[in-house]
Amino acid sequence: MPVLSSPLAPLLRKLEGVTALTPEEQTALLGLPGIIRGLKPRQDLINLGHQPSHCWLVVEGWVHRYTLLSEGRRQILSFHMVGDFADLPSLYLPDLDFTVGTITPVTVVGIPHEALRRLADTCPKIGLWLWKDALTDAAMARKWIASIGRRSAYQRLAHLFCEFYARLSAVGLVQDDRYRLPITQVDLADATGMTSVHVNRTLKELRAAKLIALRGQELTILDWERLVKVAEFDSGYLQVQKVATPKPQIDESGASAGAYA
Amino acid sequence: MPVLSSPLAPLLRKLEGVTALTPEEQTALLGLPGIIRGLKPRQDLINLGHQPSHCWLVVEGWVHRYTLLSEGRRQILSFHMVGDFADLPSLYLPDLDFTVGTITPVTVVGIPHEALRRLADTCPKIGLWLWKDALTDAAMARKWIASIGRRSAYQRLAHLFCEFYARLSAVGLVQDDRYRLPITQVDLADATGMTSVHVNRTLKELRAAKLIALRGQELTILDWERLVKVAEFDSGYLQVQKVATPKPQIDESGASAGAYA
DNA sequence: CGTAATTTTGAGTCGTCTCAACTATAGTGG
DNA sequence: CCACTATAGTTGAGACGACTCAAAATTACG
Repeated sequence: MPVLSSPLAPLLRKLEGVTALTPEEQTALLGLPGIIRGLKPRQDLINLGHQPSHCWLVVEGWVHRYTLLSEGRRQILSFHMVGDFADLPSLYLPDLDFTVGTITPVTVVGIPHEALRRLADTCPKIGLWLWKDALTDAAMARKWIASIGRRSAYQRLAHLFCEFYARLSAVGLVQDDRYRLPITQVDLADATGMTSVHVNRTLKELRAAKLIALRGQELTILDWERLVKVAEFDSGYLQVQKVATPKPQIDESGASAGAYA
Repeated sequence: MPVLSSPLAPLLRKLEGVTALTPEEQTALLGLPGIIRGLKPRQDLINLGHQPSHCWLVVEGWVHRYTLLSEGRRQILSFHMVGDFADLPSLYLPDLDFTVGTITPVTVVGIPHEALRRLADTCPKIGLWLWKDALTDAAMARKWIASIGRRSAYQRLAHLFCEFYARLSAVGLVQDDRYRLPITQVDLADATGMTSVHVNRTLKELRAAKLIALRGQELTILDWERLVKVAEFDSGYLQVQKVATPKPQIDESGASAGAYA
């Protein structure tokens, strides 16, 4: 299965979750040129203001977008995992309004803008999907605005965990209502507009309420129904269908295929 | 000048601020079918969850996107004025994650999705511009996240006034560092994630600091430099070039042209 | 096994909220 | 045109959520 061992496999899989692709379209997609990069945790991938020439697709690990304000204040703007473009806006906007950094060790593929644009033009289905992906990204940002603006700390964290659950489900990264949450409480704080101290206390409340369990980097949803209610979560905006059962693991550790270095 | 009296004139003007259009492209754009609607203040234009078949372009007045949470909490997600699409996401996303409502009396043009999509496909320049518009919209949302998440109430309002200034400048709605701000303090509160009471007190501080003047619905920037510094505002993300001098008013009150009812 | 990073807890403070009243402004009909 | 009413803005006082500072406990890591 050389196709599935391509670094673009996550992209293909995500796309096929939404539309069926013809063999030609699949080939075109997997034929995209690109460079693979491995990054250590807590490294910047793209710097603010830079004019990237590639779009970076996350193949493995977590990355996040953030901005820095004065006095060391940081605001995380989004998290991205397998199959997400970290900087799709760069495809059509000259300069970025955020920085992209890794959370965990990460594998990304850089796809040249021209190649991606050409594919979008050539293959309407993929062009349309890119549009949708960008718009979904914006919808998530809106949810964050509502969260930070009008939800309590308790609700905010609940909502974030719901979002993670839904998104990770869609890429098969949830098993038995449990997923790996590789971010620190400082990250949670900078994502939700709170203090790490207060995140800590609020997590304690969420645990006490038996909504979640969180040990090490493993988060377990103990009561999805109630968590959703607390968070006022509605997954509609994510444009994903929940993948309930974990997928059998596909070996991707083999040699990469195609034009990859 | 029948072209400028078309309800699509604001769109054309906005587009031409970014790229030069050939006469054919201009004709294609102004030839878009559409329905004009006039709305009273505080009316909903598109309801959450609905599946609109048109994209609504603001011709005159202010509209806003918002969501409602439990207990009557409201979060405003964005404001839109002349030349903005209020619901561009609906063009490619089946259902909307927000409600669009008017602030002032408003004139909008509804452009059928098929027609707009066809134009985007036919005319790459316009297709590209739509992309950019959607991405800029998302960039604004990110700025709001950073604002609400990490800026003080004082900074948040300052930032919002900077954003309005830059955006209204670009469409010629700023004169002598002064613009019409037709929103209430409750709106400001729901946009910035605060309370109208606290908005009131913070406005007082901004006035006391001689950064702005705000009487009735007219906002005057008294010290742009300092306001920008306070807000940590950087207009880059808006993708607009500041229009310093007010444009001569173009008469648009005449009969509408083209396929409009 | 030692060191750094992260999480957890305590105590006091501050920003923002709540509740409540009062004032000003704008719109409406007699 | 003015009284009437609704809406928006302003102010006060007390309460609460979230912050700050600081230190201890725990976990991860080389």
